[in-house]
Amino acid sequence: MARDLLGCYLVRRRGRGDVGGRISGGRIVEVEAYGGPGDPGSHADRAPNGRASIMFGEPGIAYVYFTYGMHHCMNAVCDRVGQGSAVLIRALEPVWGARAMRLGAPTNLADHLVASGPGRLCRALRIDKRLNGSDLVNGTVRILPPDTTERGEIHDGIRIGLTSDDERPWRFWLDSPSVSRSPRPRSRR
DNA sequence: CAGAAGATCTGC
DNA sequence: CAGATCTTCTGC
Repeated sequence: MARDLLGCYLVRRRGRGDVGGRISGGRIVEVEAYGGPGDPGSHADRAPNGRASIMFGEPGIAYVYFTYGMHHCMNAVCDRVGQGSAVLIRALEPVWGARAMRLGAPTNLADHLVASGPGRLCRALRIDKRLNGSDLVNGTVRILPPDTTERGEIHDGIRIGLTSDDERPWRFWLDSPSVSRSPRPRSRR
C-alpha cells in the first residue's frame, strides 16, 4: 500500500470550497509504512487506545499527530479495521499552489523543499489535528490517483527517526529532488 | 500526577 | 548540534 501511494497526489482544497476553488499540493514521492502490534516503531504497537486508535479504524482516514512540540505529521490509515496500520506521507514534489505552500516557510528554503519531510509537508498544506480522522477520499485534504502507471524506480530503506532499532525497509521513495534528507547518523546514547 | 520521550526542523 | 515546545504515555 505504501508503494501504491507513491506517485499519487496529495492536495488541499482551499479558498471557498467548491467550484473554481484553488488547490495546493503535489506528488507523493516519499512514504513510510507503519504496522500494528508487533511493529516497535509504530504508534499502534500497543493496545488500540489513545491517539493511535485512529490507526485501528477505517482505511482512507487521516491520522494526524503532533510531535516534538513543533510539528504535525500525517498518515493515511491503510489496512482493515482492527489491523492498526498506516502510511506516513513524508514528502511531496510541489505541483499546485507553490505560493500558498511557501507561507510560513523560511524565506531561503528552495521551492522544491517546501513539502520535503513530514513536518514541512503539514506546514505547507496547513494540516493540523483538526484534520485527524478526516476522510482522505472526499475531505478537505485528499489523495488523488496517479495520472500514469509509470512511476519510475521505487527505492526502499529503513525508516527515519525511530528510536527503536528497527531494520525493516519500510521507507519508500521515488527519484525526486523533494525527497527528504538521508537518515541522520544514529546518535550514540 | 510528574517526568520523560518523541515517526522533526531550523539556525547557529 | 542544541533548542524549540507540547502531547502522549509511563511509572510511581
